[in-house]
Amino acid sequence: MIYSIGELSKMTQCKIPTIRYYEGIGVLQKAMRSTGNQRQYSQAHCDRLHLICHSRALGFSLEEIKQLIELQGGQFNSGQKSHDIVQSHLTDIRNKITQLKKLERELLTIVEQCHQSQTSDCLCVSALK
Amino acid sequence: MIYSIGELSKMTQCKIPTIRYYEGIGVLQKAMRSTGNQRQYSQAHCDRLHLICHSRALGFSLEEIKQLIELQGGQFNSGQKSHDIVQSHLTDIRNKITQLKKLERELLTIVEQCHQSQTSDCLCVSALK
DNA sequence: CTTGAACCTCTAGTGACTAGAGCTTGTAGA
DNA sequence: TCTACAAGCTCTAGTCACTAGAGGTTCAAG
Repeated sequence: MIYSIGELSKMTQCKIPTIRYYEGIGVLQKAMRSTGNQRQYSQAHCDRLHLICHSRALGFSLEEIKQLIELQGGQFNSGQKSHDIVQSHLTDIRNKITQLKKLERELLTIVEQCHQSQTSDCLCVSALK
Repeated sequence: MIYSIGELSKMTQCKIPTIRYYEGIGVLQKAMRSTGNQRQYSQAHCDRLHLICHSRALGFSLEEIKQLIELQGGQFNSGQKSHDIVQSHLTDIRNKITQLKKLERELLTIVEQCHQSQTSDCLCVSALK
């Protein structure tokens, strides 16, 4: 099967300009072209794009995704390296959660102080100082 | 007291180019200038910059911070509006935490599958598909 | 053969900075 | 007073991951 960019876009939920962008930076393989210069995609392109979109949704950067894909192609110790990338990403996410929970507590304090002061002027902004 | 940009930078932990950038986009008041065109800051600048840095650390965008500062200066119902901005930011943060926890679970699954397969080739990348 | 949807390339904009070039000013010591 | 050199200045361009728009071409249906 051969797909147009519009069909690929529908199948992957990835926007058309984004697909072209991914090709431009080399994270997605170059598409074949029709006689009229329009892009043509194979199932391999579709699989790769799914992997990219899913990884992006998991918060990986395009640079990390590129590495992951390259490592997958190689043979020497690639499993360990991929594993490290995923593991360190997991650590990042956990740190972010911790950080956000701190922010949540701080903002909650601000909002609560705000409710207590019955004046029309809330002290949110002063509290931020 | 009058401060140079370097002194202000040290006091606030905000990098020099960032201070100039904040002035450029109008979130920090314009600095006075010495005869030799170098920036001079007052305590008011310092207070404002502290507010900006703290708010950024809490995850507010510069646009939100701008609004917050403008509302603080105004009088009509500004308390309510500031409050709304802070409240909606709090909601955003909670959504982000939920989202990240989902990612954490998914990545954890991937890493665990990886540990179980005893082959040298880890399946992280395939798992991402 | 015509119409209109889908495609093409290229440039520029987003947010929040950061880096670098190339120049000027301020300050401390001789 | 002179000399270093640290610190400051402006301006442009780059980062990431797209998105928007202009202006042109190709494809498919009627």
